[in-house]
Amino acid sequence: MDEIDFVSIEKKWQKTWEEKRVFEISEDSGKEKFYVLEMFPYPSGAGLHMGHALNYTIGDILARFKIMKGFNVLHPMGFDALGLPAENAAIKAGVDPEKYTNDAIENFVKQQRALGVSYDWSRMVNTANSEYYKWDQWIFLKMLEKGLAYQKEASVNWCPKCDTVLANEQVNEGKCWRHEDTDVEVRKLRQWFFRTTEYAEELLNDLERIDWPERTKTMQRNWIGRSEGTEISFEISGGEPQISQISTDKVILVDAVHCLVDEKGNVNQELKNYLDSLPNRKIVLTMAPKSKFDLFFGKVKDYEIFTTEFNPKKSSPKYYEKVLEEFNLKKENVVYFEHSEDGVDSAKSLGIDVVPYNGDVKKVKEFIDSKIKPQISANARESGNVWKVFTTRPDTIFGVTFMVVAAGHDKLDELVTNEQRLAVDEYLRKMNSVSEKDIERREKEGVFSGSYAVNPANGERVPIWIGNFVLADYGSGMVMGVPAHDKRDFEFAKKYGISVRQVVTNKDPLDFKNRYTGKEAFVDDGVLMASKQFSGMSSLEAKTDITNWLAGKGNAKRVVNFKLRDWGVSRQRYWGTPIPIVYCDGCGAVPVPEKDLPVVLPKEVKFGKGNPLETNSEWLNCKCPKCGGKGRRESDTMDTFVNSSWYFLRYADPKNSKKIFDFDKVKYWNPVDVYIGGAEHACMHLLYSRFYVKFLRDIGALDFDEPFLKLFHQGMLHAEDGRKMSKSLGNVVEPIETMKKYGVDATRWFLISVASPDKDFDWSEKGILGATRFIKKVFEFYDSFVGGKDSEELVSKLNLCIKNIGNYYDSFEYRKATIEIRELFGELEKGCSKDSGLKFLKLIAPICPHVAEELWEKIGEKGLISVASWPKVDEKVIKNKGQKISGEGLNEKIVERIKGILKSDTKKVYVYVMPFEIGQIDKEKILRDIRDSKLDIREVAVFAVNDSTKIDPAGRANKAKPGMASIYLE
RNA sequence: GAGGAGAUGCCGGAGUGGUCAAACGGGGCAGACUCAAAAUCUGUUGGCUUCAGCCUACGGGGGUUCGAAUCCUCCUCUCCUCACCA
Repeated sequence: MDEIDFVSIEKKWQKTWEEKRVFEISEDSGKEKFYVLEMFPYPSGAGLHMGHALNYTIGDILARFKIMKGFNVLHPMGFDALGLPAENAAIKAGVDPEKYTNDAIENFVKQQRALGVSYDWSRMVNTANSEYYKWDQWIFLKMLEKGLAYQKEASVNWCPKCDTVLANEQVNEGKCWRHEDTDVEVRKLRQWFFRTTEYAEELLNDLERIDWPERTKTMQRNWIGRSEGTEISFEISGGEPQISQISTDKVILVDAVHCLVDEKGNVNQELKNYLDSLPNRKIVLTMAPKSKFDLFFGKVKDYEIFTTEFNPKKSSPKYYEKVLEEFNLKKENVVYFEHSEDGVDSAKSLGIDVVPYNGDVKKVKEFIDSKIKPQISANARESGNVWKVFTTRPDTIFGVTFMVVAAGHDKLDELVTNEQRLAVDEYLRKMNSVSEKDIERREKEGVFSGSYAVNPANGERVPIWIGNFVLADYGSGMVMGVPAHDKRDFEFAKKYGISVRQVVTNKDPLDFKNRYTGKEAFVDDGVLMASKQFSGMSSLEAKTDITNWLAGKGNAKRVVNFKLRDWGVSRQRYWGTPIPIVYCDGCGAVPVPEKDLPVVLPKEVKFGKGNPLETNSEWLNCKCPKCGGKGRRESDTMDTFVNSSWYFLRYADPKNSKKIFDFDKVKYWNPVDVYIGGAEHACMHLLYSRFYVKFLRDIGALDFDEPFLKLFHQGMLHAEDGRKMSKSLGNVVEPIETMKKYGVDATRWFLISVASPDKDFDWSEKGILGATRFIKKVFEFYDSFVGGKDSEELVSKLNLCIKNIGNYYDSFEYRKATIEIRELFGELEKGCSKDSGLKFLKLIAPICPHVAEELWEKIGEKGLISVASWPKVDEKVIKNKGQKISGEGLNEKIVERIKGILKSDTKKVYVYVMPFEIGQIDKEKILRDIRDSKLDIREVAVFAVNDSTKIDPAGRANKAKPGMASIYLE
């Protein structure tokens, strides 16, 4: 058998499709549209990699299938051509970025064409073309008009040697990627932002309406990060630190249970009243039976009761040590309450304060009062300086022992007192180095600001710290520290010796596992304690009640916060869309009028020091559009994600020079029905595009809410060794090579037949050989094709396949399609009619378009299979493989099987069948038939497997299957 | 830490209550062709076997059911994403 010349077959059909403009389409109101889109690539000099090939193949199969199903299919391709690599190539090799980009695009197109993808090339979009980015600028102006584009100071990575801003990817361990000896600095620059937060709520809610992978939607939800909580106002009072509140941390260790409750169960009311009167936190640690304490305290409210097992040998020093250790208590924080002599001695030997109890409550009071300093009620100065704080746990407000403000907060200086100035400055210097910022899981650090805040719930003054774990741009940039009930606060408080006050206890006091131990924060919801009138309330209730209570005093309100930040679009880079703004001394930042768009990137620029736009005075200097005076262009360009946020709209009308696009054309084609691309864009491109569409809708350019109705992520393709394909590992497989060696269709077949296309998989040389083998087999079969007759099985199988494979193509279950195609081909090989042969070709055409065309022609068909219609399913001829065997057949089968296993001494036969089959069984007939061969069979008993009265000595009933009775002989 | 996805025979990977010892591919083994190999084709590929069936199997334990790879429950392990968001 001669080698099949796949290369010339491919060329032949690619040329035909191009010449006949098979895939160039236009609006047709009589046809239902379908818009298939693959993410457009960044045209890198390296050309197509296998991941691209997979991406395009997945889209192409769907597009081709939809064409055959009679849809008017829009399947375009373009290039995300602005971006860093072109600029870097320019810096490194002195290549003109535009030339670099155009060469790369040319190479890409060549390779994409070679893959046989059904793109409408007449609609190609290139974002580096000023005819495209003109409309980026137009959108920018519209946003500006609506107040959705604005300027503010923001931090950037700055390399002093490059004299430019670096992208995050260009900073390695705090050093510049090009100057490894240079520390990158954090600088504040005035930058442009898009107000994505304006749409936060809608971006979140509309996720429910689109058919996207759940994990991607979850990622966006987390990214948007909506949380409901309370904003609480804290008054600031600077100046002198007052007596700290730390000493209320004392734990009263009660061992003498009968001090509290006597033998008869009478509560020592005097002592109880006293303990109840103690301020704030009161913890009673007991080693006595819980029941006695319940009597004493009634319901657990302001007390945290640590109970340990009753232990007769408890008075030994060792035992106390163990107890202290178990509850993570320091002996200096414990006041011990005891009556027995050895208990007192043991405690004293450990250096614990002991209250010897002999029935005199007065003495106890005096002693405890001397050890526990009463809470100093802070008299907040009416300074009028109020800071707001966001919290999702207003129920813990009584547990606030400090505040933390972000190191990068704008108004930080207002809090820093003269005494603390030096310490704070030193701390901030440390924080500002990027290397500090980059360290993973860096420790919580902070410094006291010198100021205090007044807790509106209890009037307490608490110190305000400056900390690195608080984000300046989330909430208000300040948090209330509740160390007992927040992990971070706890860590911070422990590090700096700030007091910890428990205000929430577990619901079940006997739950030893899940409660506040003092070793770590107790972050679960529970029951409030030491929280004034809210003590005893559940966290859930308290969240509402405390918020309402504070709101009533004008100190709080319910708010919703988002993690989502506004999108900073300024890039101090050359190869991007220029921001259409001119700065004028008199008029400030003036937008370039629409009629003057596009602001085109200058061609002649000098790379080397910083952003080349900044040193290009010819381009930079211009007239102020407002006053006509001296103006200076904005030298920052836009983030490249701006370009990709709306390109899918431009495909509908790619050459329009008057408008961003014709609204009616966009209305016809959009939204995108199926969008295919990598999962790595979940939170950037896919979110920005949704934002853009919502904005364009609001200015009347669109009439839909979401850009991509359905989203599909292809899996990652690894090298044969299971590792990532990379040049340095030398394991890269180039699609262009593979296509040459095995043919395009085999490559396409392989890519989608190894695994479900949404799963990761490894390249396999054996695998592609298998694909090639199959395609050759198909080719050879048709090569000598003479129509024959269809078997009943074939007709059934063929129609089932038409139905199933169609569904598979629709739902990206391509791997299953290849499996059924192989099975069907196995049937076909046994002989088939010409009609069936043609239908089979149609089934494989979306995956293997070149071979399908070639064989279609060879077999004598006119026209192109690419635009032929998908075969109709004849449901009637599909034999149901689950079809029930008729009563007749069932009985015969049973007889046959009984005969097969009959023994010479068999007297009785038990037959077990499925419950729904029992009615079809003819007992008499079975008996008659087996008697023919063996006369002394006396009885045949038939049971349904679920019959509870059945006789089944050998447990055979559970072996029965539909159509397959189980038999037991006796 | 939070969220998501998984665990099937030598391997990749179907299978979501009964015709499942488990599709399809790869690999292995045997045979055909050949001087021989590659390619191709045929058969076979859990164990025991009187080819009827029995036993052991779909990460591990427990459960539901006449019946579980498939449903419930607990456990173990793997992968991915975001991570100091108050």
